[in-house]
Amino acid sequence: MSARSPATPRRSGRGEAPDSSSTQQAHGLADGEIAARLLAWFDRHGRVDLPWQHPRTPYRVWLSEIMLQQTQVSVVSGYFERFVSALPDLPALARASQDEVLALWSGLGYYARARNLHATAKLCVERHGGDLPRDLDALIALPGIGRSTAGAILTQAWNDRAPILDGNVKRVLCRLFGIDGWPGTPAVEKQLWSIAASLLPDARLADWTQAQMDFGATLCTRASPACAICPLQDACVARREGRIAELPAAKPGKPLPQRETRMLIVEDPAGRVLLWRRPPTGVWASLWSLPQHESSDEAQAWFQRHLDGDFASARALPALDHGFTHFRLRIHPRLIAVSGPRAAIGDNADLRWASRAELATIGLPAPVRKLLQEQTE
DNA sequence: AAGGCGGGGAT
DNA sequence: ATCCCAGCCTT
Repeated sequence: MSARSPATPRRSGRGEAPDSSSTQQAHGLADGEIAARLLAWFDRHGRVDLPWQHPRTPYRVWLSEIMLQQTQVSVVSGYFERFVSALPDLPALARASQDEVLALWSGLGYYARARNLHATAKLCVERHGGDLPRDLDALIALPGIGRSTAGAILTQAWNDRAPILDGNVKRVLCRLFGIDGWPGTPAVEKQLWSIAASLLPDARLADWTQAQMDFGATLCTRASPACAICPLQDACVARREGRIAELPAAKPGKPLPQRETRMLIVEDPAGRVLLWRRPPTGVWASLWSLPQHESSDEAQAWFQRHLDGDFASARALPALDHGFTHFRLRIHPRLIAVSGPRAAIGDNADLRWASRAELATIGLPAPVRKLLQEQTE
């Protein structure tokens, strides 16, 4: 095996990222605490029965990592089993014809991955005695292996210490540290790499890599993260600032017109919610909805005109996106409790209180219903 | 810095 | 329909 010294922790604690110190402090946890919590979570909820984990050899780790580039676990599993049955080790892959390799890959997409896989197997036979090199730069020098895949191989195959930065890690770090900007830009990516390096624990590196991916894939998911049961909820900047829906920032594209609005969830002591009837024209015409305003100032003025309570006590909830055919609407909801209704509301045909049970029978816009349901949970 | 590469899952 | 996925390589 060509190689370098195994698994000696280079340094403990602080990362190698002078330019990201400000964001690294934002989460408010001590060094090592994030990894400790995620590893504890992994011990209870991590995925431990994936096909490439039994047995976990360098060849199987490498093959799985290549197949998993831009491809979900549920899709890869079947292909992986078929592939390793036909070509059970690296020399067998090196000996195979390109046609056979491509046939085993057929349907997986991104066929350059298969050609590079085959080329790398041959190179490993030539250069590295038929094994994958246990060295970051030597791995990256092989076709189809970038920095993240190299890190995943080193950690999973040998428990060596190296960071990864896949889609899961990017999403988790952007939320946890409140990082703005599309993660695809070099500047953001550089910052994420430095944070990923700074979070590395000193042991259990294979578990650490798997823990991050499992956490991103099953808990801190793109569309509906399970923040309520997240082991990092108290430290998450996006959670604290109500920006879960906004982070990570989406790839800039041909933008549909984007509109923003604010909605108030006003709750009385009995748990009833204040509804507002929308005008008879325009979107959601005549549907019952939530009090809605263009700006925070407008919302505050409306609140003070209609209700008794402290507007400053309103809590920002995560923004909610809703798509129409011709524009995209981002709703910024706020939750506020009031001591009781003012008499005037009873006389207002466009305002009413509704209990949670009544809501099921009232025509509400889909995002509003979703919002109120989530709020109840 | 941007585009190409594929097919499928989730919403 | 749209976005994204255990990214990497070329231009």
